Amino acid sequence: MAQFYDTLLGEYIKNPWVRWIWLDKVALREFEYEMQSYDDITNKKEIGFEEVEIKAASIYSWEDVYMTAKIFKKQEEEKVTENKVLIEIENPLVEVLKRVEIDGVKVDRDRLKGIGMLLEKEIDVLQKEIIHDAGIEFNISSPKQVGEILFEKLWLPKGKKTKTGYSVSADVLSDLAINFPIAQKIVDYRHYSKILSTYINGLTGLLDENDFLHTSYNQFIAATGRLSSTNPNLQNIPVSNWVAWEVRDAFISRFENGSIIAFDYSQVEIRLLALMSEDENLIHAFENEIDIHENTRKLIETEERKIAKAVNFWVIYGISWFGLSKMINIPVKEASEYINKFFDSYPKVKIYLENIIKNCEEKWYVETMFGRKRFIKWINDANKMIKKSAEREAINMPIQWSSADIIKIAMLRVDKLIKEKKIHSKLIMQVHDELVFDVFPWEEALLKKEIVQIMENIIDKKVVKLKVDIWEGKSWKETK
DNA sequence: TAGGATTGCAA
DNA sequence: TATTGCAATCCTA
Repeated sequence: MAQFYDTLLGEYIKNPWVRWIWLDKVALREFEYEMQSYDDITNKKEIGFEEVEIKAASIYSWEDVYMTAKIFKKQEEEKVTENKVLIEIENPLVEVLKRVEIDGVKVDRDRLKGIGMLLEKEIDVLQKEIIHDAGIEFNISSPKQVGEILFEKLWLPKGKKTKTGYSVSADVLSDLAINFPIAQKIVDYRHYSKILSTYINGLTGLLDENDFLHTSYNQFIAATGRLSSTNPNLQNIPVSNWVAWEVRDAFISRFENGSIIAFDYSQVEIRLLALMSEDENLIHAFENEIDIHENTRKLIETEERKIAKAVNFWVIYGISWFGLSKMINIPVKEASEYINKFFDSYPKVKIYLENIIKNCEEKWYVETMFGRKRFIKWINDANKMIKKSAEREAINMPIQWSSADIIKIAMLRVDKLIKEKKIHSKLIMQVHDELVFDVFPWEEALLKKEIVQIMENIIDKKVVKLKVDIWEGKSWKETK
């Protein structure tokens, strides 16, 4: 008997793509029972539960417990309670995530403040210049007004359109920036504003009294098995420019003389593809530590690494040819030629993918290496476009879900290690293929050895080894 | 005030 | 016809 079981996660295992798996929705769907909302029992007054009238409160509480029990019974009948992934991964992970959330991440509040002041100055200067260049006062944060100014007052050449008017995204503006400095200034203004509002003010507002951030990890949101993070979202902290670096530099150790160490799975999805397809050329590249994008670049006969990278990712993300061609700015025909060359280069990948689709057409579902199933009801659709999209989903699913499971298992084992060896260092973040630790002085060497050992050995197949890169420093800044 | 639309940040 | 997320901001309903 399991110690801990979560019916919500049970519903997620059944239907990871269904958004409505909250208790009241499931009660309605499965038992046609309409549960009372909190608004119902408070008559929409903003009061605490202790102030709710006792009878209403008891019925409300009874519903929660009773419906949960009913759902549990149903899951027992459906054998969801025997689902390996649920019992061995998702349920135990709850406890680990709880620990990570409560422990939090230490942030240098003054550092954030400093960057904020710097940004405010930059924004102020840019704002004045933009208004001056435009010759009229307007709100630069309003896409609508920016569009009107650029295309109806200054008559800049029009680019893409959106549902409601002109697109003024960074894409469009960057094209204009070559000839019109105001466009570049708006791009910069937006960039700095974004960092200031979301990452400086946003994060500062969520710091606790000891300057720690406590995110919430959501285990049942993403249709790909990944975690997501809210309040704040710690999985989209900027990384790729100087301002971003400054923000990451504010993520520091809670320990005196402590450090931050990040462990990154290196190209985990392509490695999984190699592993699952058993393609000799792909395996050979990994075995000999040949740069995989470089390998593909040579094989598909292009000069551009960018194209090779996109083609490699094509499989992982399930992008359409059209999407690929747009991503790297080449004609669809050319994109499809590259994909053909990709398949010629890695023949077993082609066979593997064809088999996934064939299997899915027969069984209506795909399965991952850890036994998760996903039903794909459009896989035999008569509409070609819908079928193609279903096929991409089928191809993509085993890779994405397996990689999500691998890091979840790693987290469970890391947690066990930390408890068993009474390690002071803490797991503080999970960013999809990366685990970040706040490391207690003198534990660096032990931790590096043990964590890499754990992460690289989640799966015992020997054809391709998982590889983990280590980054360490005084802050999160040095970890990329 | 709620929610859609746009934009942009990550893997 | 473009993978998965979250959030700030503007703006209409």
